[in-house]
Amino acid sequence: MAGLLQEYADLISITGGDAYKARAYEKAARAVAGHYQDVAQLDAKGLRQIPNVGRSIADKVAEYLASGSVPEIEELRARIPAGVRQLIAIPTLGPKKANVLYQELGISSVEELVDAIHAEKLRGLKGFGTKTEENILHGVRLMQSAGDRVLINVALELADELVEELSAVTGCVRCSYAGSLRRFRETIGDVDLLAAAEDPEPLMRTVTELDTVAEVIAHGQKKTSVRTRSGLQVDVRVVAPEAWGAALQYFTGSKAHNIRTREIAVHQKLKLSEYGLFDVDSGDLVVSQTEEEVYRRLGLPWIPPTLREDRGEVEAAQRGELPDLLTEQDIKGDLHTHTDLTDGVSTLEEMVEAAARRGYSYYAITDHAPNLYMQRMSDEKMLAQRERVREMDGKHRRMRLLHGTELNIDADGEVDWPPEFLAGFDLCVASVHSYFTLPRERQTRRLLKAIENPYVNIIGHPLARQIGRRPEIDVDLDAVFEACARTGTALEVNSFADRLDLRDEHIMHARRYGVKFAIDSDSHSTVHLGYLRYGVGTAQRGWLTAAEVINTWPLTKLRAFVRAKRPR
DNA sequence: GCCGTTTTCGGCCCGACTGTTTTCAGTCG
Repeated sequence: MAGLLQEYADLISITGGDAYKARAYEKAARAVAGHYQDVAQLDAKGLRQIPNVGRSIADKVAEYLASGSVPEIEELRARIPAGVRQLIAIPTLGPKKANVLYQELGISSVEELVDAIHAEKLRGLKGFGTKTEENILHGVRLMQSAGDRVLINVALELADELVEELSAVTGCVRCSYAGSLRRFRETIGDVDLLAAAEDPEPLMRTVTELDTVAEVIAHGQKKTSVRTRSGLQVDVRVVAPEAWGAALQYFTGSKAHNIRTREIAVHQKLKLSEYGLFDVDSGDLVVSQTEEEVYRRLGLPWIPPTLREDRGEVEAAQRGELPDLLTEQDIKGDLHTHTDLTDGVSTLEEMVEAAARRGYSYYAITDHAPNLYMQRMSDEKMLAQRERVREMDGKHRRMRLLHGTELNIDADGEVDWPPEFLAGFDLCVASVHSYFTLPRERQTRRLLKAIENPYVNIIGHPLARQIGRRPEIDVDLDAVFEACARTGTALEVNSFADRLDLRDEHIMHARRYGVKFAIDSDSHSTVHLGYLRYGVGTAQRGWLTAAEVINTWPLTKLRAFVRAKRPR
């Protein structure tokens, strides 16, 4: 539903419609996406209860739910090819330029645009210079660096649904996702599902009949590949129940990890395949039922999927030195969240309620500070929010509330408020929201300045990337990690699926300096609180243990961490 | 198109940067 509203907003912008109308649809899209109820279960009246959804949008949503289409949207779709809308996904290219390209040159796909630039067809077009061409080509390269891969949340939500549907099929003994999804890679090329059944036929047939299937790529007895309507490929493999462990190990990968484990097998005169671990001489099956058995027979402890990248996990396993990875259950609270006081869509009360339901023992509200001008924060508003937080604190017996803020690191590393004001917060996150392209030396100096600030406890989304849209900022990572370890400043693992920042390699790098981390959701809505699973997955890929993550600590220890950095 | 009221219209996120332009439009956060 949110996607449809956003599409309509884009189409309004591209066709030069009322900018405020477009913005109204964008706001509604965000509100719907972040709404705590299942929108499909609401009638027009219920829909109007959602903030920023009025009569007109509620009616359109209701109509869509009833009939599957909305005439106004269909009309704009007929005028603007879908490819034109893809153009505005290119960084630096917005609706106005996209419309010029379509109207003047008939360009309606990213591919056509790139061709047109190379053929110099944009020359002489008003508002398009050589630098614009360069920027567009650079933007396209950025987008394509993610390839045809999708963000992990998109793949995982689909996989969860499919696993549920397939598990219900008669004869299905087990079903699970495998592949890069099970390893929690940040982007996913295709969804690999594994099922166990004596008779694979009902499962294979069901796969081809799923609602979401747009195309059947391959359909066999043991394996079926389909493409969903959203364009994602799903491979489903069925094995006999007794081969479950070996198959899951095989299909989880990574390829490099599997090569290592098969080598180990070979050295022991064994052969490892998706059907089991076999004795080479006799051909007899040794083990196959569980992953644990397979690893154990190879002389290894079970290796968590998030480590299976051949990045030292096999050696660590052989030495008995695998890290005791943190899990979502270790997280005692979220330390970076927003409310509708700034750009969130849920109220303070809703956020706190939702956090309490997750069983947290503490929870920090960290709305944006004033220097991010679009958020219109003020000292008064922040202090008034603090009053409310203090009043609410204690109403949830098992969850304490912390009042913090997300500061804005300016080009010189300064933050929004003077020390006297910062001292009033329970903790502060500080993040880069601008000046992404400073030269390395200045970028590093800027970040170090913020890290040295005695009131900055967490650096939020430290490298400020957005997957497929914006590259990481260029900084001296060693200098940053050293400073964080020395000053007692945590680095965030931001759990938003298009950020996942720090990412796995940098986490591995940083922890060698003894850096502490905070795994936060950066929630702008109650539904975002659950995104924490992506941050936890990323943290596991970075080999993090609970001891290194400040929001697994008891509150007293967390408070001591904040206090230790502040002047006495 | 939504919202709030100084209610049935008028304001809506503000500022900066970039590139293309001669004074500003488009894009972004």
